Amino acid sequence: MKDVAQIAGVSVSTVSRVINNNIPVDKETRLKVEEAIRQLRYKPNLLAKGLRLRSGGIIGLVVPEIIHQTFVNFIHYVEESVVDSGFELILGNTHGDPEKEERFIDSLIRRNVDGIIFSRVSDQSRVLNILEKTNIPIVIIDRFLENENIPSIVLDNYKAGLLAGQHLVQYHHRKIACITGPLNIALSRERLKGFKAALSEAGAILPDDFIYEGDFKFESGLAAVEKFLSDEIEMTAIWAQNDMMAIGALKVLNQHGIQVPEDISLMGMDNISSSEMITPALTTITQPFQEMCQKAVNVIINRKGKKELAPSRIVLEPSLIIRDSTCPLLRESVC
Amino acid sequence: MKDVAQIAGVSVSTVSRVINNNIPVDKETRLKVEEAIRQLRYKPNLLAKGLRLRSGGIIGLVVPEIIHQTFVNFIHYVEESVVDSGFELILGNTHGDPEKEERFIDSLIRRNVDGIIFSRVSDQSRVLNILEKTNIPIVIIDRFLENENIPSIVLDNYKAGLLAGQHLVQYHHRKIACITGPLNIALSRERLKGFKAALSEAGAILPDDFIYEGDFKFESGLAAVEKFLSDEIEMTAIWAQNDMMAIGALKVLNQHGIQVPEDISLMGMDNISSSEMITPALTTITQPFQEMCQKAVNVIINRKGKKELAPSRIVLEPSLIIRDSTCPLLRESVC
DNA sequence: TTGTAAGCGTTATCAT
DNA sequence: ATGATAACGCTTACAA
Repeated sequence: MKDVAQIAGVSVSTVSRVINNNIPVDKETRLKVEEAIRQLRYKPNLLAKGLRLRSGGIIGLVVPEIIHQTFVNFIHYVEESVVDSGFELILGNTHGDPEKEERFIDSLIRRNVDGIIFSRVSDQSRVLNILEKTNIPIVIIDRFLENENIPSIVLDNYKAGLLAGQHLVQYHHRKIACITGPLNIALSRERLKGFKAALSEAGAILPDDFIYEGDFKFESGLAAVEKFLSDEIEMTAIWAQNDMMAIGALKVLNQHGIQVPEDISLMGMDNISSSEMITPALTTITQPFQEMCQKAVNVIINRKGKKELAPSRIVLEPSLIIRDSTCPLLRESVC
Repeated sequence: MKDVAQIAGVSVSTVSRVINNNIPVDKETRLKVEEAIRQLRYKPNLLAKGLRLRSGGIIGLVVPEIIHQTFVNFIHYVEESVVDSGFELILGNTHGDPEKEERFIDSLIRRNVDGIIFSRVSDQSRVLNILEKTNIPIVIIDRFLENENIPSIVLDNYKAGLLAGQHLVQYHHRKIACITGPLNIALSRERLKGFKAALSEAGAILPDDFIYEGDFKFESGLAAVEKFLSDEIEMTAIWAQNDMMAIGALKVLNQHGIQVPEDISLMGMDNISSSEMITPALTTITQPFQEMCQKAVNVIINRKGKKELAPSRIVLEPSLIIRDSTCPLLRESVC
């Protein structure tokens, strides 16, 4: 920068003004400076700028896992929004470990990040307390926090369950099994609640042995159906609370020669890419990932500078995608 | 830092020495300083450090795409290695656009990054030239560059083709179709070359109409089989150069009532997670992603500081995973 | 409109 | 072993 100033025959402050062009600079001097910049291939250093401005030009994204479609979606769309807003993205994988969470957050703070987006903070983590002391904008995505006054972006999971239930009920199913996520996670409970509501609205009930508590992984989809079958549960449809488990369920149904959707209708949730690639393509519930991520970044950018955080909870809507894995239940059981 | 020094009754330089503990400090002073640090909850600022040291503590990862299993693997394992080595990861998605590549690289440079890992630079990009002028360690992953003396980590794609071919040949297949990636990409050509070599070793040939040039996407798997079938190609096996296309192929085969593997054996490559979830589980070729990423980070760390880059090409080996989608071809055509 | 100079928070050199 | 100080490269009062 000094060199640029020298060559252009001006002072460094003028160079700075040209670069940031927030303060009026004479046209001619500007041209001289720009020429010098080109000539020297000068690139302003971002660390120096960040140090001075107390703003690193960086947004941190914290995920508990990377190889998992949901988080891949977050990474993808958050990166997009972050870059669109002129920042860069630092990515950290915590493996759900509070200690790693803390270490990562710590270094983000020390980098003067402009904001932090968390997806699924672990409950035991102290990071939120740590962060409340700083005034770094922060937003939680995809995770409902009871008592925190921290902005968050969540899906209406009750609605998701409702949509799933309504779809199956509308197809005349009454004996429906459900494979849930871990029930100590609020989102699984919400989905289940909505699902039950849809059934009971149609006069159907969901007995306990029609519910299998999975963990959102493929294997628990397998296990769920094994269990249903060995218990001789008579069901005409299954809803798995995510596609991964639905795909597991499908695998076991196939193995037992049970046709989907002819014998049993099956639906999932998330609309992961495999869900439309498998046969039959999966009926599913989709989440507005892109919108969630954009809002998350916006919350951060809007809150920048403002001392007081206006804690907000933005709730977004899921929607139904009907494909080939569900079909109306007929007397003749023909699709 | 000044505050810490004040409270501990020492100078800032001493505080610095305590923190970095590279230079001997009296035990007692050290304790005093550490106490002061705790008391003030002092966290050294990484931007200032990076500015001073010309080393941002950051490694950049450049990918052309995020929602794609291969790059998800890279992101996952690179993040892991980067963090293990005490750095942080900045992630940039270029969408294969040379201009975005350039912008991203530019800001990495301006952040004094300690290294850059590229997966699949676009050929037209000028970034490599730009980077050659700096002495930022850089390594290319998963992409063979002809004339560059830049370190790279690649898979032995010829070997991958060979393995695929040998497996099918060993199962007595002779009429085998192949769905390739874009043939303007070296890696697709290498795979094809290896594949052909395996076939011809067994006295089989691969006629041109048994080859379909895809683009590694699901849809091109669909299109390929449609083409084969409408051309009435008589094949007993298909190799798709990645799992995505194999899954597409499977879908169309299913739609036409063709059983895999009873009627046609099918194999893919990459070992993406869906490949073992679908029915039948896909026989595939797997890449040592974790090792590739670790090596990439190591190359960067080893090269740091050294002026002269020792251009290296590290070649890693693929391996075969036999699952349910391929079976030996028998006279009776029973599996 | 432009220049001067202080300061952002470190580390490294040089004395002591 | 420790302290004073310059420097890293930028922005921004303040002065001119």
